[in-house]
Amino acid sequence: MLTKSEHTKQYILETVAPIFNKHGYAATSLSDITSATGLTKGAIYGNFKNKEELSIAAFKHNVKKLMALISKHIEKSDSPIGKLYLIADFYRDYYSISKTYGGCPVLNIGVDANNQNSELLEKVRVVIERIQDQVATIIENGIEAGEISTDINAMQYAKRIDSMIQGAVFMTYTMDDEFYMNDAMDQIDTMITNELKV
Amino acid sequence: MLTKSEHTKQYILETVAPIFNKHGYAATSLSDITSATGLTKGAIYGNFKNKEELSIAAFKHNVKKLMALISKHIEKSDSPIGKLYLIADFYRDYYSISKTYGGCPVLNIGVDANNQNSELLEKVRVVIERIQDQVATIIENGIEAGEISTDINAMQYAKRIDSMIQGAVFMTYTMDDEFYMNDAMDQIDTMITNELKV
DNA sequence: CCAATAATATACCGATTGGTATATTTAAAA
DNA sequence: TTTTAAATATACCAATCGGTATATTATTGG
Repeated sequence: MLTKSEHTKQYILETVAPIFNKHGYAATSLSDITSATGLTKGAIYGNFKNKEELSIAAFKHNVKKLMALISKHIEKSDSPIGKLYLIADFYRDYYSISKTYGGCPVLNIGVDANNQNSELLEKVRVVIERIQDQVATIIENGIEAGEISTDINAMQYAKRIDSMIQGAVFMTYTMDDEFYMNDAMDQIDTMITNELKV
Repeated sequence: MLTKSEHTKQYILETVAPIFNKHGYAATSLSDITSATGLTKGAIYGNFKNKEELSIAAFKHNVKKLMALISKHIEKSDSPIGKLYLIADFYRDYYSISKTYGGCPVLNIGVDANNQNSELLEKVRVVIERIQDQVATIIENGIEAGEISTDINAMQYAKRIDSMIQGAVFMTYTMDDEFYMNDAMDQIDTMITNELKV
């Protein structure tokens, strides 16, 4: 059973994570946090050391939630190549999904933390590396399974796919237009079919 | 001849534009501005209505400078297809170039303004549309000149190229790794050669 | 050189910032 | 039910926020 403060901590995180994601570290004030949660500074500082620690926890919270969704989504196929198609398929709905969490945490906090908060930036980098490692592993599994050409550089393609996705996320959010997301996923589908598949 | 205040206005813009670009609107304080310029609030508010107007002017200033550089770069070729290759060529050096201005204003202010400052966001959108129109026009000129296939959707490719570039800019900055930029430009080169060229 | 005006500096405003020490309340153990 | 400890609220801190009214200093036209 969770203690009272563990419940509060979870509640604070869930409430505050979208705010940090939307506004960034500096533009999220303690009063934003207290008014959104309905709690006082006493409750906030009783559960988190300071604003920075809270912002890091909030970022991790958002990433965890979104990673769980994509992980679950790609379980729908057992084959590596099927999982790759499912990644693209997942991101076709990413705009509406990620809006729930205040946007894409990697993009938002990545840009926000650059030149501002090196600790937060480091967390973003770790997440990006983890995502790319997972995609690269799927590609490598595909090579071992004979589904993907042996001359494919797994990490290169993982980075390329990641970069295309992030570009599409940025454009979709900034222009409020899902064309970018859908077009990029079409491109990735084509890439899987024409370049990766044996 | 420029008046004294016109000189000051230019000086303020040049000094402040990289700061707004790096830190965003909310995280740039008036004291950041006065200490960077060595001027007082009197001088700032004598030349700009308020912080928002200054941030918009700073964004436009950065965009103008960078657009001038790319415009000049693509003048090196007269043919539309040559200009397309030169766009990719320009962005290969974009990391070091844009660092001078505090990063990519479209990416930084686009993310910063979203959910924060609708006026600034609108300016970003206008810039993105202008960039895409210019690329689309080059592609259309290429079609008319018989260099590019007639069945190419110019605006679709302009958006696709833009999205890939923005993704590469984000990844390059966040990971401090130019691989993303170079790989994306390789991709765009390939795209021009294999898909656009007749 | 002087007067008018433009440009900048100074001093101040109320509001808000992140953070803390302490008081109060709530929950858990005996 | 009472005691103890955990959790939260309250009240406060100095510093800083964006902005403004006014004083001072430069500049320019006559």
